[in-house]
Amino acid sequence: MPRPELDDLDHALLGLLQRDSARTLAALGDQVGLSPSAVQRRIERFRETGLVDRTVAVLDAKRAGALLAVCLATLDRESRAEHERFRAHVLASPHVQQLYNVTGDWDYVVVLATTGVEEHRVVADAVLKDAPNLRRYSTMLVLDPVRATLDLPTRPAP
Amino acid sequence: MPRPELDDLDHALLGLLQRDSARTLAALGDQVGLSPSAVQRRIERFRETGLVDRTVAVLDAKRAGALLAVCLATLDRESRAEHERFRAHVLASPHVQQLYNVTGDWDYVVVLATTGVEEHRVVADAVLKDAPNLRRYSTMLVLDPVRATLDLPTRPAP
DNA sequence: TCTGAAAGTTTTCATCC
DNA sequence: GGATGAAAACTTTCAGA
Repeated sequence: MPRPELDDLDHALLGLLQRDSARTLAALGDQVGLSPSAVQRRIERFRETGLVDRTVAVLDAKRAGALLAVCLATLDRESRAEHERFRAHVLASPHVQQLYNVTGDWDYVVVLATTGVEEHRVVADAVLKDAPNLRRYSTMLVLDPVRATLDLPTRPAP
Repeated sequence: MPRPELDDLDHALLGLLQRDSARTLAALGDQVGLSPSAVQRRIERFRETGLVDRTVAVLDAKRAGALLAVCLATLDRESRAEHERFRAHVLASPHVQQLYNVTGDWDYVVVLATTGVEEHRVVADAVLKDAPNLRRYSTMLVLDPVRATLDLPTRPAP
């Protein structure tokens, strides 16, 4: 899949879509100065190339009564196969909201989403304590999810 | 805003909407066993109560060429006002994708999204190095965003 | 009060310019 | 990139449980 060339209008549209994708093609067109059909064609290209992966509803964590936890984990052996084994184990849980392989003292950042402390215990034990090839891990409970988005910049800020 | 009572169908709908909100009301209705209008009314209630905060397009971080970084930060003074000052400073940057106040040795987890290492340097300096009342911070660059969602459970897993 | 069905309106999609 | 007609979806209204 070739990397699509993005112009100013594409960047503007991607910014709008990341903040609110429920707008109509006409409304988006008004914002960036394009006809609805032109907007539609660009969005379709975003999806075809995989740049836009999906469209989702974002719940309010507080109203949903959810408990988030940011966990840090380091593996014992560092081989490719061991990493794969660890990832497969962690990804098997639907409570794993985010999983990042990172640089530094820790190998992975794992964000867990549960319905409360009781469930967190059970899930954290299953996902991390029982994980294969784990050397050590640490858990930080989220007291306040001040901001939670998946927004990405598509070009350097001016 | 009173907490809405959610039944099994609501939980099912919320799960579907968090994974893919681009489906039609008819398709959603087929999945859970409701008419399109009934589905619509429930979704409208989700929005009115604020349980569903917004609908967004999720970009593929690799294809977007984005660089993520997970930073940990600890404040110097722990007063409410100092927390507010720190948060306001951090939230002012659009590159702050996520910000969590957490328990443990660190006060905050900050996820930064930039277009590459050059921009990351600039942004990390502006957001964290120059942050008011910061005692210390640490940065982990994301080598691989294995999973990135905002999915939340709405009820305990069986 | 909530659900389901039907009519009216808007949006989206495909084709052509 | 824009414009048009056709198809689909959404919104509103109303009747029934």
